Amino acid sequence: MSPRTEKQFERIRSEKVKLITETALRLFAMHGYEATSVSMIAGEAGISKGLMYNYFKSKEDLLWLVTIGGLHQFLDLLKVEDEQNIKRAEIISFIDGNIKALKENPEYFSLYFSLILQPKVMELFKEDMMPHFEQLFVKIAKYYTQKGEKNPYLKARYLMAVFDGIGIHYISDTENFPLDDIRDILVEQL
Amino acid sequence: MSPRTEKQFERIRSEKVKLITETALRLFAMHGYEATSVSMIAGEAGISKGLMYNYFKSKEDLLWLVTIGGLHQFLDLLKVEDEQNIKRAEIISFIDGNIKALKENPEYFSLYFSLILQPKVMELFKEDMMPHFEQLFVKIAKYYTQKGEKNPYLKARYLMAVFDGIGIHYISDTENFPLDDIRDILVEQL
Amino acid sequence: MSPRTEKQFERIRSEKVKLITETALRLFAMHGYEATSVSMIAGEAGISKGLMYNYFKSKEDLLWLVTIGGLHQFLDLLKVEDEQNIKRAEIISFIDGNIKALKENPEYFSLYFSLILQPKVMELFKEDMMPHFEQLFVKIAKYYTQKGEKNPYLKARYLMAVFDGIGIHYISDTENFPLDDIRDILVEQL
Amino acid sequence: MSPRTEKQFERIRSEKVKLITETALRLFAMHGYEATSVSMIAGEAGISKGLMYNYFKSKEDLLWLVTIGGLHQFLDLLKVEDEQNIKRAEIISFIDGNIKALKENPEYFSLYFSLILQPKVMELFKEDMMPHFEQLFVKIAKYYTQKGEKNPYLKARYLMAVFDGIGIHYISDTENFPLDDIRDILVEQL
DNA sequence: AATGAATGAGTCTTCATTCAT
DNA sequence: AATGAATGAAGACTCATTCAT
Repeated sequence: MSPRTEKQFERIRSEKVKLITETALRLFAMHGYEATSVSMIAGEAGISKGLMYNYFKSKEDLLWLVTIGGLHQFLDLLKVEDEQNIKRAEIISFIDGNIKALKENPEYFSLYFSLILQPKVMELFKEDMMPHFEQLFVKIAKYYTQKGEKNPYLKARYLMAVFDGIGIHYISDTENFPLDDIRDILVEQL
Repeated sequence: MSPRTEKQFERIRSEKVKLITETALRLFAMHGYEATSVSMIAGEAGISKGLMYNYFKSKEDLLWLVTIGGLHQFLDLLKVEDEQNIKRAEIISFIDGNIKALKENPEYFSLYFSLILQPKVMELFKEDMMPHFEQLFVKIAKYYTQKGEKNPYLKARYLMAVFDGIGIHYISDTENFPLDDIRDILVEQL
Repeated sequence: MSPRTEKQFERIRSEKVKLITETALRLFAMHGYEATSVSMIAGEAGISKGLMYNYFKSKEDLLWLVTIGGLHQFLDLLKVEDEQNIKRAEIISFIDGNIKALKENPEYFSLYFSLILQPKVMELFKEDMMPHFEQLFVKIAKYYTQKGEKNPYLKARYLMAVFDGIGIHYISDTENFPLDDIRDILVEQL
Repeated sequence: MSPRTEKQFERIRSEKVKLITETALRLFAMHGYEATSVSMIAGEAGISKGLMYNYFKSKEDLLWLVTIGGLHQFLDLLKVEDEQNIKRAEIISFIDGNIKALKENPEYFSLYFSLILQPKVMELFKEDMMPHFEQLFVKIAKYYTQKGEKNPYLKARYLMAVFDGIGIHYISDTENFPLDDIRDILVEQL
């Protein structure tokens, strides 16, 4: 019998990685990183504990992949055509993109928020995340500047804080939170 | 040596409880609940591990006391004289009270936020906390109603979300966050 | 009831340390360091695995104590009164001291020899041990120099090698090895 | 492609076995038996983990082959023409043969010595090795007898112990150990 | 009220070995 | 002959909790 082909192995691997990261994300979000054991993830994913380490070199590595790996897809929703002339529509599109992401991946955001608040965990991630946030912040501030806002940096900070506040409340009470209406209030302020 | 009076015992107890809960809060906030061991708390508080269990029946019990116990002091900042006529100054005073609390106890809020975001933990605490939040929410909504706001409940939800957003950002970046200026933006919206 | 006194705790501790190190030495020597698990040591000593870590911060720490801790008592058997005039009797006394130690602690030497040959383990210890050996070597070389030996350093190296060879053979076949007679051959060469 | 002949298969097999045992020896000697994983050996040899088990039925089996298999080539260096008249040159040739082997295969000897010193391992190997050593010992004793030595068995034991001592010291400090000069001292004693 | 020795279940991780292909 | 995914047992270590004193 001939051995499995390269391609077969690759498919197995990518399917398993997906299975594991998705399971991990769900459990991390539900119980927190520390309270989620590797055994739990393995059990939930229906594989052996040992196999986990065929795909991730450590629990921390898995956390990194689940969080940072996932982060990038949300962070770059703010696309601007011309840095010198950031349009209102672009900011709105960024907001709506995020709201859509929030609706589609509440678990991810739940994890993200709970992690951001554990200082020791944050240490690990700060380095990776900060530049993205920085960039985002600068663009929004620039928008307010162009709009003639008196204190653009302050407004930008406020907007981002509000954003996270909304995220948290939506996550904490998904069924009742009037996300779309709140979104309108937010947009009015731009 | 005369035997200590009932009262002296009581004082020793309450002082120790205070010492322990304060130490625990600090460490929980710094390292997270799971990553903080009972030994660490005992060591930091300068007492023995065994003695801890004289005051708290379990680590979880301690967490409960630290969080819920602490919560009450912040939740009742919104004092209104006449429910039928809530004044703007009262809401502002509530906001300022919270901002003051945030500045004075960033650790507490850090712990509080990180807990509130873990669904499993939330389940445990929801029952206790919800009534307080409910009450708060109702009062603010009433204020907006009196003000003739078109959608008072929405505005109340928005305000509370913004509040938490600000809290999180302040905690995450205490040194740079312009808390007082942001407070002014918030007040303008009332 | 009053808590145990300082002294009582101290006695418990020192007895346990002795029990553990002696058990560990025996098992390390019998199976080698890597092949001896902490569970084995705990089981053999009749205590729980967890308790081991009350006394040693790691398995490696335990190894260190067992080996280096024990080493010092053997290394300093070569006492010389006057460095400028090392007497034959002093060297003989050193040899006899070592032979006595070998007879009384075959396990220790067994461990010592098996460790010295595991490069990765050795790395850990080289630093600590080398100075002692160096010192020993220098004294013996000096003795040969004073005796007018043509090549004192070579003779010193030879003597030390022979010494270890004898040690190994004695350990490997304790019952049959004619240690005392071999000792005489050695002494003749001085 | 014509099917490979029986002979070609045979050659592939024996080449692979050689590759694996040599790699294993190197790694066992470098890190110790326990600390060397089958994966490491496979990786270093450039073959898959699974294939290893095509050639060796277990890791222990591999160790056996590496040590005992390798031992035989060194043990029979003492060739004598006439048992009744063992010549000094023959003993010297044996010594030189061993010294040459030591220089060429320090790794092998390192592994060998570290194993021989673990009683549990020794038990396993004793049976196989003892006859060879016995034989060696008898010949050397006979030589000393013919030389008129008073205590030939003692001298033989001494010689063999010295031999191993030199081996160990050479292995432990290959760069600095004056092997050739020491060899001369040894020969003088014959 | 107070101590810290002691336990045992649980944590992350490694690894020899097996198996489907 | 060859691959590497998969397993399960074991390893070192941690920690909430109990207990004798």
